[in-house]
Amino acid sequence: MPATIRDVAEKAGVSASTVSRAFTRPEMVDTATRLRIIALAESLGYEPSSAARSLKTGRTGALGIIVPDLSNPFFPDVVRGMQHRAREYGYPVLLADSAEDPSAEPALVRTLARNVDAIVLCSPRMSDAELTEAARLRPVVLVNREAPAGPAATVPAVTIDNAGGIQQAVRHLHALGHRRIGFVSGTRTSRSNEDRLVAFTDATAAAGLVGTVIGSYQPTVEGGAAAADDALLADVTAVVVYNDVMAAGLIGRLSRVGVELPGRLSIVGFDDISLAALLTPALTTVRISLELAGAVAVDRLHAHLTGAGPDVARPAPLPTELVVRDSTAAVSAADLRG
Amino acid sequence: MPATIRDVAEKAGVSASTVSRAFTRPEMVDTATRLRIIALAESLGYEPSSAARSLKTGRTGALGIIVPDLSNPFFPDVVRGMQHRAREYGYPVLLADSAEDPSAEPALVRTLARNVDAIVLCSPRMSDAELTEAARLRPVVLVNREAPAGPAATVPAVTIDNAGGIQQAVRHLHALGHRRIGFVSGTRTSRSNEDRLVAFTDATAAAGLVGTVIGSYQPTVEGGAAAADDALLADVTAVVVYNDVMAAGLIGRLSRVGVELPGRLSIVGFDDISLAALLTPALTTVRISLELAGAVAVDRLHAHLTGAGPDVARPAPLPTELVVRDSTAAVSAADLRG
DNA sequence: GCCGCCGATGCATACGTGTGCAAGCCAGAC
DNA sequence: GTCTGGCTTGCACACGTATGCATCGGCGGC
Repeated sequence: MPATIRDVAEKAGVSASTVSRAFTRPEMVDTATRLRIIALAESLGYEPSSAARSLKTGRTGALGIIVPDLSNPFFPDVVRGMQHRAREYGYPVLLADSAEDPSAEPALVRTLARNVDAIVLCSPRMSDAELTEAARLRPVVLVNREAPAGPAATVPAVTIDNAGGIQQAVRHLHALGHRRIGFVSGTRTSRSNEDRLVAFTDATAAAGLVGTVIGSYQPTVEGGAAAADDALLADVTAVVVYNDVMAAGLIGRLSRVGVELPGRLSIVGFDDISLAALLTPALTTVRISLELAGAVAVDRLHAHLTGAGPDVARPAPLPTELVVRDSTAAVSAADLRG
Repeated sequence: MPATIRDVAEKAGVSASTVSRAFTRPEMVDTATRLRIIALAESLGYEPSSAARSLKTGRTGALGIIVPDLSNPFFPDVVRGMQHRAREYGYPVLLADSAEDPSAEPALVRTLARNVDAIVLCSPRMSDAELTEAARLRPVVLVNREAPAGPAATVPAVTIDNAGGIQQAVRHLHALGHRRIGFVSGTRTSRSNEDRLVAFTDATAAAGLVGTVIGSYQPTVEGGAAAADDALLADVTAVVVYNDVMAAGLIGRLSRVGVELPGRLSIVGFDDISLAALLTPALTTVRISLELAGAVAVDRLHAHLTGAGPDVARPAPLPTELVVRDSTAAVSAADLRG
């Protein structure tokens, strides 16, 4: 029913090969005939069959992304950024959600690999070994996870300037007069948590502040709520929280029990998920453009697939930006004296 | 490099046709040989080429979904539910985000249609005419939008029991002693807004309450914030808000200006997006299982594609459930007297 | 004027699968 | 014994495209 390459060829008085080349090897065909062909194709509503093309070339022309959990507001933004950039390049996007099940991820990779040319792995929970295995299957770009440290392991990654973001947060609190600051830590096995924690320790030390690490908790709303008591008992006037989801849990718990915010405790989050601005008080946080991360991941895959670009394994991390809202305030006079 | 159907056939001592049928027409091939074939295929790591299969059959074996904006927490949940159910059936899922641009949707449909067998349109902004056009291209199921009213228009839809949800909300407020209740309306052109509004009017009237429609506003955080003043000036002690996103904006604005919640005003939302539990006060709202909506949409498409099922155009709407949190309270004594 | 080269095009084939048709085989009925 | 019919399998071909190779025409250099 739909027009084929032969229909166009016949109408144009050329062979099917020429029509094919007019689209895939434009420089090989005479400009006049090429223009005639594409005009004719347009009028016939011809579009190349991706199935036939895939069969012949072995490529699908599509990209895939695997995320742990779409319910976590972190990931939809990445997917969104990826999808928009992919559309610019003409790649369809296949999506898979692993439901936070690390054991499901390798299977998803294998399934997805058969339908896409390259894969974005967003915060993958799988092991380093499974990761390199996945990268052997298809070109892979990581988002929000470092590449495995092994020798042959050069899985490219889109990273975030965690240190820079933490520095801005600490500097902001310092400027507001806070001198004893806590860091509410997520899971200690998480690489980005460690990055932020180390940056926090360094930044507070460099500024001559007292930096206290509080706990480690699950990087969830519940984990943040669980940190509330420890945060109050720690001798601090402000905390930097590993991420916004935890910060939301922390704020929720504190305000429910009547703790005055930000008077009693200033709070800074990380990620600037859409929820951050809607909390009460609205969360001061470090913004990272998750959409940009998704878009950059597509750029790198596209460069890899087309053979263009230097394909450096570790380019500059994505910049961060402190967004000041209502959850941080100048330290109170009482606290200043204490 | 990957094993083909011929490799399996040769090893098994049968023809390629038999191997093909062993997978797609199991009842046509002798049980013993079929078992031998699938065991052999397993050991060879053979998996049928979806490209070749698509080329031959015209089907892709994949499903697509188009959403207006992944940043709106409503949609990731639908996508998630769809993705999980689709995986059970073995369908890959292609995702497209229209960035709230109604004019982009038809183009996305056309692009997607070439890569999938059927499409889920989630809250599509396109016109009825474009909708029927899309349904002509591929089997379509709507989520959160009614089918066009025309004669030949039988686009199946997964609908939500808006009326039932509103009734529960009004009943809850009534039980708490509220007698003058407002409905903060979204865009009047939205079908689901109208459904909820009408249900609100009916429910309040049936209960002998005073129901007041407040405004209409954009169904966004900003729209909800914009409704704050009107909600305070309206002579009501409680409001039902069109959806949670608006309710979040309303709560944010009210608490920022120091209005006591829920003391001064009880608030009920709709949708139970993940954000709802994290607001201060935590939002009482009508839960609809968005994941279920996505899953049911897949069920219906699968039934349509496999020719099974009665394929009724309008089955029972999805049930709703009131989730009571902290944004509703018994009406105050002062208000009772007034 | 001839040779060789280059740019443009056609021919043929292969990618891996599904499926209509025919053939073979076997059982049961006459 | 023969015929009919069902079950199982093989043969051949087509799906729509990309691409190596051959062809052809034109043009510059000797």
